[in-house]
Amino acid sequence: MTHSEENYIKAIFHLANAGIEVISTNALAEKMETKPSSVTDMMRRLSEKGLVHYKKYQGVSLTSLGTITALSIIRKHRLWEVFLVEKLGFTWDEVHEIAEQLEHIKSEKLIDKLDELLNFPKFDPHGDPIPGKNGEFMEHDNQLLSQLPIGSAALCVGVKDSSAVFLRFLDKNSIALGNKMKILEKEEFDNSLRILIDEKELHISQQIASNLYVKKIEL
Amino acid sequence: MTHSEENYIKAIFHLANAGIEVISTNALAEKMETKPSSVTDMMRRLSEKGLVHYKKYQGVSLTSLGTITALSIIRKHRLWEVFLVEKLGFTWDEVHEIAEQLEHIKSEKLIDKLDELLNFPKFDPHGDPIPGKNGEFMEHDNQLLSQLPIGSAALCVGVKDSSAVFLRFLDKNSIALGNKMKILEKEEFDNSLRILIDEKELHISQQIASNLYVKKIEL
DNA sequence: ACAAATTTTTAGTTTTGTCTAAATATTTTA
DNA sequence: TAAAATATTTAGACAAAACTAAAAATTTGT
Ligand SMILES: [Mn+2]
Ligand SMILES: [Mn+2]
Ligand SMILES: [Mn+2]
Ligand SMILES: [Mn+2]
Repeated sequence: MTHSEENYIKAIFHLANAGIEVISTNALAEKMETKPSSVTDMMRRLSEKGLVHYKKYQGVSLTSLGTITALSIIRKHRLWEVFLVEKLGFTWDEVHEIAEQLEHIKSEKLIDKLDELLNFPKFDPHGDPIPGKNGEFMEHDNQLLSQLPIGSAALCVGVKDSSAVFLRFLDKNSIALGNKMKILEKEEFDNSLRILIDEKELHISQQIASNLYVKKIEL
Repeated sequence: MTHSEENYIKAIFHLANAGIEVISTNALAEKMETKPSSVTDMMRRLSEKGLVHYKKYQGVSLTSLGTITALSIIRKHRLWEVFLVEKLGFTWDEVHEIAEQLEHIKSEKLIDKLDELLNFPKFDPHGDPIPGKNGEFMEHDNQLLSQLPIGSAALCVGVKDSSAVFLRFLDKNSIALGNKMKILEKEEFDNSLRILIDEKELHISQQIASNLYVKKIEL
């Protein structure tokens, strides 16, 4: 498999996982930052290799082989991200780009050893689950902070948007994974929240709140 | 720069470093396991990018930009090899192939952090020097075991041939970098050697002896 | 020095992955 | 339900990196 093919497979997986049931040529083209005609071409090729189900005008989906492939690439991506943060001291907003390159390195043994070096982590620096060696993939059933009722307490466990801009915004406001937070007030007008995070009070917009995954805790 | 371009640059560097003064299209084709016509094509491209000096029928050589590029790739290759052995527990015969992939990862910061994690190693697992961040490259002036006179003692510091077959042969015979060896006898007929290595006596062929770099020591 | 052998380059193809422009198919809307 | 809008595919081109076959240049051998 070429890098490009791997990137398409990964993109299809991510779109499907984001709940989009029928993945259109245009949607995939946008995700891949390429033209629809290029996508059509690639879908034909991936279909011939048995990685996707593709019928003209009908959208595309991964075969089981395609899914296994996607999971293996995502596993590599996320393990490398952990490595970069844990072992090399990168910040969580710096690792994605480099992992995009490292995820294409071919060596089963390498990734197994890396997994071991990192002590078999279950989540990457952004709180995303790391698929297992045999494709076990545990979808997290986390809620978004924006969905919690007023008064509830929760642990911050992940980010939905993991763009560098958003991550640096979180850093600036001392919001990190593992933080305990409590919703004090919700502004009706714009759905912004007043929250208590690690003893400090903070006002955050709806847009922020709907990009933070949390896990409810009892008081 | 593409992977392929980087591989050509590296190959030219290695040929030049092996003492070949005029690097022919054929020599490069053989090293790259490709056809001479492909080499001609690539030389034109690299020449346009200012990485090599190339005139039709005249052979090729690296420009100073080309040399800097080559050293940076070799630095990455060798640092990754150290990482694979020191941090992931790979054996020295397994790392080259993976490093061939890793050497193309683009991130200055990554390689600096890796260097730091590894404690700024000066040599890779095969005893080859690691170029510095700013292209400092210390050629080692080591002799080959086959060149030493009878009776001399030396430290094994590197391998000339670093193919997996040769490395595994060395493992099998407990020859490792750092070993102290002494030449007991040289067979006139085939130039094979009887040596003392870490208290044990061993008989090795001329072919082996001429692929081991040593550093003479006084008794 | 000139023919033969060898090396190198050129010309023309292939594959991958991209693009634009044009043609079709599908979906929306009135 | 037919026209308009939108989505998708097809057709044709291009660049990178490879190949084969043929032409041209260089080197070697007598
Ligand atoms: Mn990422
Ligand atoms: Mn991540
Ligand atoms: Mn190597
Ligand atoms: Mn090496």
